[in-house]
Amino acid sequence: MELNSKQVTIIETAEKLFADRGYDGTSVRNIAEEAGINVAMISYYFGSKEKLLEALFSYRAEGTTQKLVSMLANKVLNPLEKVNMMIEYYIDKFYNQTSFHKIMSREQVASRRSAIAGLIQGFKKRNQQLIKEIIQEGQKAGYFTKNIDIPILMSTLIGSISHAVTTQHFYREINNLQDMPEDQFQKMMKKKLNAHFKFIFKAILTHEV
Amino acid sequence: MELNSKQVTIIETAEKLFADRGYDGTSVRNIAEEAGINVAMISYYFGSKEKLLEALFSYRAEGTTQKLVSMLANKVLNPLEKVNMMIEYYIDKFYNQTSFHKIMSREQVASRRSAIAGLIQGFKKRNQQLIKEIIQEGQKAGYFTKNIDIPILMSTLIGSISHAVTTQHFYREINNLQDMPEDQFQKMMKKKLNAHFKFIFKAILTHEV
Amino acid sequence: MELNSKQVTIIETAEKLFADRGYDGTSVRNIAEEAGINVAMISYYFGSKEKLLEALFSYRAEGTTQKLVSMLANKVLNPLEKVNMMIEYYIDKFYNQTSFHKIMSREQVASRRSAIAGLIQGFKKRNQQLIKEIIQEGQKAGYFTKNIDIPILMSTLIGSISHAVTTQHFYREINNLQDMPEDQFQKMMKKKLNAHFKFIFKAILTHEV
Amino acid sequence: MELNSKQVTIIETAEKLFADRGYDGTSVRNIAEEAGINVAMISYYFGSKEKLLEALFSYRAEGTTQKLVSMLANKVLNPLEKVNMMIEYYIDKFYNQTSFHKIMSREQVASRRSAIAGLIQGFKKRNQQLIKEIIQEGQKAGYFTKNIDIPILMSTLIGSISHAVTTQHFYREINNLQDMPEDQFQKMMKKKLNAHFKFIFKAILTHEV
DNA sequence: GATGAATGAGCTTTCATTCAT
DNA sequence: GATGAATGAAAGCTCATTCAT
Repeated sequence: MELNSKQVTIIETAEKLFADRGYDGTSVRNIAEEAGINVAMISYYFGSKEKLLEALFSYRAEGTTQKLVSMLANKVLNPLEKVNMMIEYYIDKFYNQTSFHKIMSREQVASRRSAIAGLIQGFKKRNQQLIKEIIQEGQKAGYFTKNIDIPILMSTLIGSISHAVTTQHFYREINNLQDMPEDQFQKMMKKKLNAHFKFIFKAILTHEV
Repeated sequence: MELNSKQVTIIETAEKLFADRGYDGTSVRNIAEEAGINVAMISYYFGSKEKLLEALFSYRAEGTTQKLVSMLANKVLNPLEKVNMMIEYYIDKFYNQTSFHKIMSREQVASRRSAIAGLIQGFKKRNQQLIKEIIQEGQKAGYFTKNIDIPILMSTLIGSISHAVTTQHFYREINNLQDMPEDQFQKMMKKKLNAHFKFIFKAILTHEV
Repeated sequence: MELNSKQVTIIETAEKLFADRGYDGTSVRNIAEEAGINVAMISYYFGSKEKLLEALFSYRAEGTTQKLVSMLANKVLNPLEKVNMMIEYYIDKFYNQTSFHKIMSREQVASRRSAIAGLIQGFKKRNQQLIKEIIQEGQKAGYFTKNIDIPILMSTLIGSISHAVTTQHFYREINNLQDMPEDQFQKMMKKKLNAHFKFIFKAILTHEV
Repeated sequence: MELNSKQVTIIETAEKLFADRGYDGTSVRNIAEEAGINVAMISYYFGSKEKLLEALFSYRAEGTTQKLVSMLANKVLNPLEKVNMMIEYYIDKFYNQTSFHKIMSREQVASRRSAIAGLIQGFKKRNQQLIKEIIQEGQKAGYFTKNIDIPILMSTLIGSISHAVTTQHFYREINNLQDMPEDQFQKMMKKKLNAHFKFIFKAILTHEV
């Protein structure tokens, strides 16, 4: 789907508001006002509020899978290095697209907007398949142990990052970091989370610490 | 707060609907219809829709902290056994109160309903403090390594379980388990998650696998 | 109608609230809360909200006419003295029963609550008849000029006092009297209004100043 | 504020209903039905029911003050003639805008809708200031006596006319004029009231009859 | 005699969407 | 292609009153 600049503005405004207030907590009027456009434009360009949400998913999901593909096709890295790369990639992705992931983590729970649920499910399935392949590659090559439950492992990665990102303010508060500048805080968190998950994945995949 | 049986019915109906459709996606009329009561009853008993949500939080949160306290006051268990107990406890809690935790994970993201945000934050802070104490106890006794970032560790536990629970249907699908009876599935998942997190926590806390 | 003390409490609370917020702007719950009684009591004692308003009118109107009658039956005073007495009486009445007169001046405008409209109309008719008699007595005795339009004269008295009383705060403000104690202010106003209306009535009735 | 024809329809319908039933006694549905428009239009055009009332005040008040100003700037008339002109003006105004004045006299009593209360108070203050100027002009020129309490004098004019106008039906009944055509009745009343108030004002201002 | 519980009807306002231009 | 005007439907909440006890 080709998007003109006005459509992109709408989508990105919607993303911000959906993340802050939820899909149902955001009205098309809110979006229109924030984006500085006419209310009718949303129906005009996207057909409906729900279709706008779908468009947002397509907009953000596009590229993700292909990046994962190209990254994992790398011939030089060994399986553990690939896994570490994937960890880095996910942490970056969540921090760079916080709003989008807030929406996604909310929407995958709700069973109502089926078109969206289908999109998310398909998206996650594709990505998990890719990751499964690296891990199996590592298992075949003798790097990784057998009996690894990949969905649970991915839940650990994605669920944890998601939780950490969406509750950043809580982390700041509990550690008295309210005044640390956002970029410095993010840099620190990324570093900590990278070390944390690389340690965990190594332990699980190789039974070594 | 003392609740009569009608109030409990309303709260539990609301819990189910809020979990399925989100707070903003659920109308008080939806709740009233589902609960088989008059719409006006919700305002009558709780004052407003938002106060109903608060009542739901009190209703579910009540007892949790005190269970955690009593459980951890145990004098017989060593720190690692206590940590394992806590892991079991959280996994049970999420499976027994799935709806409630879906709501909580959504609501802690949204920044708007401040009364709720405050409740959740306070609740989590109290619980983290308790867990911190066990871990510090283990550190003093020489069981656990130093430099453990407790909020990140708890994000890993809670974020992961939450993610696993809220995306069960996805786990079933990816493993072709759509036909497994719910209780059998749950039993299996609990067992897997227990093993998974006990392994992770042991690795992180003791640097042994 | 015999009223017990609880009924009187309700009526007097209702009077205050009706005066401040209007009949439709006051809910039976407002009254019940303010009076410290159960909501159901209002229907229980008076039948309905509207009947409560009627009861209030009866409660306040009772005695007024008979006071007027007895006052004007006085054999010693001359007609102008009687008129002056009536002026004093009305000014006192408005100041002593401000709330009630606020309600009455509002309700006589509304055409909806017909039972009330009828009560007010009958009440005013009776009183005007009495006043008409004094004035005619004065005319027969040669004290007063002919061609006096009594309803217009009474509108001048009642409309003016009512307006002055209901806009007291405005009078205070325009004259920078916000800090004058209420009783002192009232005393001053009564004196001024008495002089003012006695002057006007004398001018109209006797063509002398 | 520019008003389109639909907005004017809404305002004038609201005026009629507010006058008959009071602000709180009139629902936006009543207005919408009577005006033949959709309920949502009222919020759409005015924002809220209360803002509609404010719009009505602006709509009616607009022009009043400036008419008063221009009228009183007249260089040819002497002060008493100006006062008489003002009396004529007020009587006309009340008869031509009966509904509006019913609402205003009700609303200035209620202390709740503060935006409206402020509008009314400001409006009256401005007008009283203008009248004060003519009277002071007359005093300086030796036409009028000293010690005139202008707010009380204006209460007499406005309170009386207001009372007379809002209780016209009573005047008709008491004088058996129920069958007189409205315009003829009004013409008669205006004439009577003019004579009445010109007489009173002359008496007060000049101490002559 | 008195009242807490309950309710249908109504309130004002906002919703996403459509339509005429 | 773009938009201001308009709307039916639904939102959350309050209303006066009734009823079982």
